Amino acid sequence: MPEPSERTILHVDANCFFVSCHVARDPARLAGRPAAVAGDPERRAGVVLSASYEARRLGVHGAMPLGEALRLCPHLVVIPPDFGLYRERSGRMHALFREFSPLVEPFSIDEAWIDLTGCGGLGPAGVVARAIQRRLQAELALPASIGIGPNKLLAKMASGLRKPRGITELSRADVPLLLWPLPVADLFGVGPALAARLAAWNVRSIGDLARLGPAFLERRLGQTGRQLWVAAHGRDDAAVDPAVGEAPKSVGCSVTLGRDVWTCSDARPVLLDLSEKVARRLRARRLVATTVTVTLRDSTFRDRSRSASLADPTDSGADLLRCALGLAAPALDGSTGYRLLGVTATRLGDADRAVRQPTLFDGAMPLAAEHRRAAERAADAVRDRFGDGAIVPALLLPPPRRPAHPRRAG
DNA sequence: TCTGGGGTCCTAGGACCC
DNA sequence: TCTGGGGTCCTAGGACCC
Repeated sequence: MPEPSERTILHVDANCFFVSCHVARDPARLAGRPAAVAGDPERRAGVVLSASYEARRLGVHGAMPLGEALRLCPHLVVIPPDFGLYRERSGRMHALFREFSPLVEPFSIDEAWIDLTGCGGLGPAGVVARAIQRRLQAELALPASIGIGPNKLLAKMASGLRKPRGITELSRADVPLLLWPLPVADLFGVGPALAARLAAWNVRSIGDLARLGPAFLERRLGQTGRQLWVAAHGRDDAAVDPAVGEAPKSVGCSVTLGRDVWTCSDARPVLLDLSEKVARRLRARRLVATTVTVTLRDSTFRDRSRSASLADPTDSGADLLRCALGLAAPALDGSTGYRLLGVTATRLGDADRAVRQPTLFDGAMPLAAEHRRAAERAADAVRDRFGDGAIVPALLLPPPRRPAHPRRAG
């Protein structure tokens, strides 16, 4: 498969992004301090979402339980997360990138690829990278590492080589010298499970993986195996696609609870809240969903999920809740407690083009549904104007009723 | 120390249709 | 009467990313 040649791609990674956003807002209190954005102050639990480099030097890292972080670093400044702040900063960061090229693909809230191919008038890639880095620092107070490569994979790997504030170029020719000595778990796409399987075949480094036969990997790991082998050779022909992120494939909401839930009546208010949040985000993006998935996590961290498809795509919290309750009910029989509940909407479509299937019951029922949707949209408008506390969601929803029986195969 | 929340993609098996 | 194979859709679960 020929790779598009001579592309120039940057990968920009804002260093410890969440913490940096807070430092930018309150430098007097936070600059130079060991600080971490973490968890849920109400539950006095949760994990570290982002740690400053001062905290990292003391052993604090992302995904670490807050209790352990405080044991390692008793003077850690713990900052509650503010996702509104992160979204706002992220939007400004991505807007800045688009001043350099129209081909910007956001990868996450704090990372993006920028395709500079054909933007030669801006100067060499290293000069552009330095300009972006300087402007991020000057205008948004965000430190960033930037990787330069001939494709997205090598740009991404390069940005990870020097943190914080590095600028690193990785060409195809550099792969054997710079990439192959790294642990295989450092390769994008290799997580703990794959690393363990690879270790069983004596694959420790990215070079070990590259030297393995692609047929061997494909036989054992399927498509994933072939992709890994290609990645280990530094090859990647995926385009930088600005449309990624514009059309989400799922919209979900989940919550870890302070106390396990065992029964439907325990779970109902939680599922109500989650369904409402998902529905509001669907409506805000003018999307409707056809499939609803409920996730339940038990105390041993085993997840189970149940999903079902609706006859009509919906953006209504009441529809999501009804389906979610029906899906969750069999598991909520009182025999197992669950620490996390989630509701996810998938098979998304454009709300403006959604056509409802006519049913045998056309008449009073759809009219009621239309009234309810109108009420939910009116509530969105009130919340936008007066804030989230202005509406009590339960008042908008019908009383509890028999769980719907999701359509099943067979 | 006790384990977040938002996503994407892949796989496997069964149903169903031709 | 018994036996096909391919394609697609749906669901459940797992792995990965930040």
